[in-house]
Amino acid sequence: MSNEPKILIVDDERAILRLLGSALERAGYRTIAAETAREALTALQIDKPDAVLLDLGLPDRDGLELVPLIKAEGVAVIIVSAREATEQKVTALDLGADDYVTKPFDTEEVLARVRTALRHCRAAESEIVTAGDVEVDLTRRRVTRAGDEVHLAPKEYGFLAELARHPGRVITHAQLLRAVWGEAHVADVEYLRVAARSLRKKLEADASAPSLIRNEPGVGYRLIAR
Amino acid sequence: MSNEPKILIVDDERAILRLLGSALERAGYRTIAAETAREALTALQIDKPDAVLLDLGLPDRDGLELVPLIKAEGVAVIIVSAREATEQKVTALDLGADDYVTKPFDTEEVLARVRTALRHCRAAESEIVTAGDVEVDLTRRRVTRAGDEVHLAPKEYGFLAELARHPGRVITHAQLLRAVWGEAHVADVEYLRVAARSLRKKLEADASAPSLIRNEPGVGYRLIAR
DNA sequence: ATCTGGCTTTACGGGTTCTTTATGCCGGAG
DNA sequence: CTCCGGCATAAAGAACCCGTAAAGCCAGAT
Repeated sequence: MSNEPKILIVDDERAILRLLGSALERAGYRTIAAETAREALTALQIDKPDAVLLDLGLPDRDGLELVPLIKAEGVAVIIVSAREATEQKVTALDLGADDYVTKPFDTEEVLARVRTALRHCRAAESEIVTAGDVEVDLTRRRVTRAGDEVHLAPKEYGFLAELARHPGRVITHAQLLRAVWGEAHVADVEYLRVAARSLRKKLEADASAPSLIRNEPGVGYRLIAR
Repeated sequence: MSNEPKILIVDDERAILRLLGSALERAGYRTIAAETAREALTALQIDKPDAVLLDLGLPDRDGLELVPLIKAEGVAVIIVSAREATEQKVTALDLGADDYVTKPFDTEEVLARVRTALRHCRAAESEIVTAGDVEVDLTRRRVTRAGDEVHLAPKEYGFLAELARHPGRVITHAQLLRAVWGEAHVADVEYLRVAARSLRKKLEADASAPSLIRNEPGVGYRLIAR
């Protein structure tokens, strides 16, 4: 299993996909390509890239709309667009984009800006998160409690992993649901309760005192760091 | 004392210092100017800016040499240079610069990039606002008083967080209501009183002297920065 | 075909939080 | 002095949210 950063390239021109893709792979990154906004969103959910190179002129939606959605996942966004109007740059950056490069671009410069963006949004948190006697290994998708491996169902693991990715921070209901169940279920808060319950059953020693997965009423859940 | 971000502008051309300085100040920042690398370094130590706009062509030293020194302080660096060679950009970015803009530049774009850079370098630390013995961690959504965690209901936290986002400044009734209760309740000032009361109950030691959340009659509330 | 584990969906009791309304205090205006 | 606006306080019912339980459903395994 590789640990190289994964880059999602979104552009409707195949030539650009190829150009950027090969340059990035030569530089040691893994890459995913998407030609439409729809493709980009599913790739975002499934492949969990570390950064996105985003063209604004997509066939189905304006790339700008994607920026907040991508940033909500904590992923770096670099706009690569032919639009060079200042207003475009300003709105893109203010929507949360991490950088803005205009076409035609210099490949080496884009690579340097990718490095910078990855540095900024370093998801470089240690791959293994510890909380009490529970350890979550985010790369191997394994969970142990007091050293013994615990088997988790897909949604259970998704729930826990999403919390473990930002230990101690509150993850909102919507964030969890979007990450684990998908955009279609962002409102189904009940799922979270069920998942939390089964997780606590498996991971918490004392059923009466929730020491691992804590509830933030009306907002979301969070993992107790120590 | 103001809490607006402080920007250090380093350039040997007075015209540019003036241009950027006035633009930034119009945008609400505080600015410091430096014409040489030496001046820049002392300003860095004394004024503790939040970001540096750095020209590379300085009379005494090459601006590139300054980049690592500035980044060592955890301060954002945006290069603003006439050198547009790709190699320059790559080395600057790889030395740790957060962005690179070529002259002639568009002022609005530079402002947007300043905002982005500030966002990046602030995101690294978890943003904690202190007021007396109360600490508000805006990224983790946690509040402590004298080190002990205090649990806050959603509206309570929203109220406090809105104040903490601009410590010391008066937040109007309408602003608070819009931010926490939503557009539909911008007129329900009563809610604020109730929320303020329960917050004071939880956070203030002396019930008779409101030392944390102060009322600005007829206008709004503000957090005493301390 | 049957079983089983996992996911979805619905329901309910108990606790917390929000909203709403009423009351008293204070200071400035009339 | 009295009135009035703006405020803090208080309390109570409504609304909301949570954990828990359980039943139905689906798909893959047996």
